Amino acid sequence: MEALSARHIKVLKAVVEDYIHSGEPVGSRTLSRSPRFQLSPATLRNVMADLEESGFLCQPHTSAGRIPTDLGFRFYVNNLPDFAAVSSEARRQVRARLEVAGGRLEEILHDGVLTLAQLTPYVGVVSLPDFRQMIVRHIRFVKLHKRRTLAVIVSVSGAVQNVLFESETILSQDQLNHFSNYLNALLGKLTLSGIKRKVLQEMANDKQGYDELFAQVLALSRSFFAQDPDQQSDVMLDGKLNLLEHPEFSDVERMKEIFSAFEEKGAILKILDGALGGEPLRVIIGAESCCEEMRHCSLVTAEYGREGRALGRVGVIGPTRMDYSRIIPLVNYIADAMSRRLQS
Amino acid sequence: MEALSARHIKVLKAVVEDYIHSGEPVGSRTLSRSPRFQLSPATLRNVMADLEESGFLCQPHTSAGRIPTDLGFRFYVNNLPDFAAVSSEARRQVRARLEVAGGRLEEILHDGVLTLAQLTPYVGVVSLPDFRQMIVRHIRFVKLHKRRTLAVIVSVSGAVQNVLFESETILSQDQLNHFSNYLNALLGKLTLSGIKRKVLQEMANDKQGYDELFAQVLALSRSFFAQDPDQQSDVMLDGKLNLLEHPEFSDVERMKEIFSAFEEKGAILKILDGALGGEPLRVIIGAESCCEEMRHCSLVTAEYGREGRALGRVGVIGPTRMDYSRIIPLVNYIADAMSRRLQS
DNA sequence: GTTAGCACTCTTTGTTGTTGAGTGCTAGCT
DNA sequence: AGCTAGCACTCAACAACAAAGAGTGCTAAC
Repeated sequence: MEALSARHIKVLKAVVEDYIHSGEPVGSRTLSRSPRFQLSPATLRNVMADLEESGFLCQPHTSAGRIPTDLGFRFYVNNLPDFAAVSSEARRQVRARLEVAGGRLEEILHDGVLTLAQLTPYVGVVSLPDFRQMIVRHIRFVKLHKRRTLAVIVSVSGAVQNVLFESETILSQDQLNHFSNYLNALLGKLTLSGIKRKVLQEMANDKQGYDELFAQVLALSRSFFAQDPDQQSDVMLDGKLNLLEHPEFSDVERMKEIFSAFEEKGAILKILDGALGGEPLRVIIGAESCCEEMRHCSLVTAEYGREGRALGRVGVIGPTRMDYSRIIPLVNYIADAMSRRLQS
Repeated sequence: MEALSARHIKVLKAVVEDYIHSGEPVGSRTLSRSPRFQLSPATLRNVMADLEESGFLCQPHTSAGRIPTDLGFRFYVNNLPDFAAVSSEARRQVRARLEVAGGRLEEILHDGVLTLAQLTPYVGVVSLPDFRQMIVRHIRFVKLHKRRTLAVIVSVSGAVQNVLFESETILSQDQLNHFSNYLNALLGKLTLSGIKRKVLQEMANDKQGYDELFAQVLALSRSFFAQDPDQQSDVMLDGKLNLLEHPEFSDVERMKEIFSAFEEKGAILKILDGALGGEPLRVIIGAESCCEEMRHCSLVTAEYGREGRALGRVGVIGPTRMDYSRIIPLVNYIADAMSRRLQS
C-alpha cells in the first residue's frame, strides 16, 4: 500500500460524499459525470481499483459500484477540511432548548439528546456522569422507618441522587439533621468517592479520641457507603425511531442487532466513556467501536462538562454512512451549549 | 347475525387456537384433520363461512385460510374457560425476583416488567402510580442555594420523588428542618393532592390567627405546590426486542408504528390507566385500544396496588395473536406478587 | 498517462408457468 | 335436514428464464 496521490484522495473523497448522499454504491460513470472531474470513467476505474486494493473502498459484488470501507470513512473524516456551518435552524433550536437558565442535570442532558434527535436523522445519546465522580454540594439524611434511611445527595452541577440504606443504629430525624449539618460543613470540593475514601481512612485510623458526634457520623457514613450507590453512570438515548428511516436498517436482522445494543446500555456506555477525558471530539466508525452489534454504526461524540471538568459525552449514533461534515460541528456546538448551561 | 351454535363456537375456538400457535391462516382441511372434529372440510367450510359473515373470522385473500378478527379474539377471550396453570419455571422466577422483601417502588415495578419480559415473548409494561395520588409518609426540604429548595417526598409504598422549587423567602436549612417536622406531624393518611387541597384551603381562610410557624409552613407549601410536580405518572417498558421475533412484525412499516407508540409513552399510559380502578384484569385486543399505532397489538394488564388501593397496572403488550390462555393467568400472578411485595 | 472499446459479470426486473392450498357451489347420500 | 364428495375456480408462492442495465477489468491505441 503506497502513499495516496492527490488524485486518489480527491476520488476517495468524491466517492465518500456521493455515497453519503445517495446511499448507493457509486460507479466510475457517475463519478465522471460530476463536474469536478475531467476524467473518463476508465481512468477513474483505475484509481478506484487502487483505492480498493488499499482497503479504502470495496464492492458489494462485482459489477456494482464502490462503497467506502470503515477505513475509507476514517480517512475521509481525518482529512475533512470543510465542515458545514451549523444551520440557522439548528442555532434556533439550541437557543430555545439549551440556552435557557438552570434546570437539573438530567433535564439539561435530556434537552441535549432531544435536540440532537430532532436536528439529525440519527439517535441522540448522552452518558450521565458517574455520580461517584461528581463534586458533592450537600448530603442530607431522611429517616424513613426504623433504621431505613434515605440519603439525598446533591452535586454542584445540580444532579440529585437518592440512596437508600440501613443505618447501624436507630436514629431520630433530629440526629440525622445534626449529622447532615456536620457532614456538610466538612464538605470541601470533594467527589463522592473522595468522601468515601476519606471516611474509610478515618475509620482505619480508629482513634478513640474522636468526639462522640464525629464517631457517629463516621458510623452512619460507613453504612451509607457500604450500600455503594451502584447506580453508576448510565446513558440516555433519544430518537431511536430515526434510524428506521435509513435504508441500511430496513433489514430486520440488522435492526435487531442495533436495538439489542441499545437495550444493553452498558455496551454503549463503554464505547462512549471508554476514553473520557481524552479527545474533546471523537468519531468512532463502524467496527472501531469493537462492539459486534454496532459494526454498522458510527458515533460522533463530544465531551461536555463543568468548569473544565469532563462529566460525560454527548453525540449521535447513526449508520456509518453519516453526514459527518454536518454532524461533527453540530455535536460540538451542542456539547458547548450544554456545558455553558451547566455552568449557570 | 344470529346466535352462535355450539358447533360454531367450537370451530371458532379451534381456529383461534390453531392460529395462535401456527401464525398461519387456518383452512378447513387442517381443521378437519384435528382429532377433535369428525367433520369433513366441506362442513367446516360452511361453518367458517358463517363465522366470517358474523365478523369473527376473515381471510387475508381468497383462497387463503381464515384468521380471527379482533372480534374473534374477543369472543375467544371472553369465553375462555381453560386457563393454563402458571408454569413452575414462571413460579421459580417470580419467587426469585418478586418474592423478596422491600425495595423501592421503582425497583419493584422494574422487577415486575423484567420478569414478564423474560417469561413471555412479549413486552412487559407497567404504569407508575400518579405520584400525586400516593399517600405521603414524609416530606423533607433541603436547601440548595438561596431560595432554591428541594422537596424530598416519600410515599408509604416506598416511592421517593424529588421536586425542585423556589421558596418565597430565603430560609436556612434549620428552618426548613423545622418546617419539615411540623408538616410531617400533621400528615395523616393523605395523598399529595390531598395535602395540596388542604393547604390551599387553609390559605383561602387567611385567618390572621395562625401562629408564625404555621403561616411560614403554609407559605413554603404554597411555593412548593405552585411548582406542581408534573412528573405525573409514567410507564416502564421492557423486552421491546421480544416483539422483533414475531413474524407479524418482520414488516418494517409495522415495526415502526409500534415502536413509535412505545416512544410516545403518553399514549400507552392512556390505554393502560384509562380505566384504573375498573376491572382488576383487562384484555385489550387490537383496535379496541383506539390507538392507531397499536391496532395490531393486544394488551393484557392487571391492577397492582397496596392495601386495596390500586396504584397502577402491569402486564404485557404483544401481537393480537397472543397466547391468552397462558398470559392471562401469568399477568394475574405477577400483579399479585407485586402487590404482596408492596405491602411489606 | 489517458481513453475508447469490448467482452464479461452480476443484480434487478419482469414474464410465465406450475404447484398447492383453499374456497364456493351443487348434487347426492344418510 | 344435515353432511359430504366432487368439481371448477382463485390466488399466493415459487421457480425458471430472459432481458435490461450498471459496472467492471483488460487491452490497445492516442
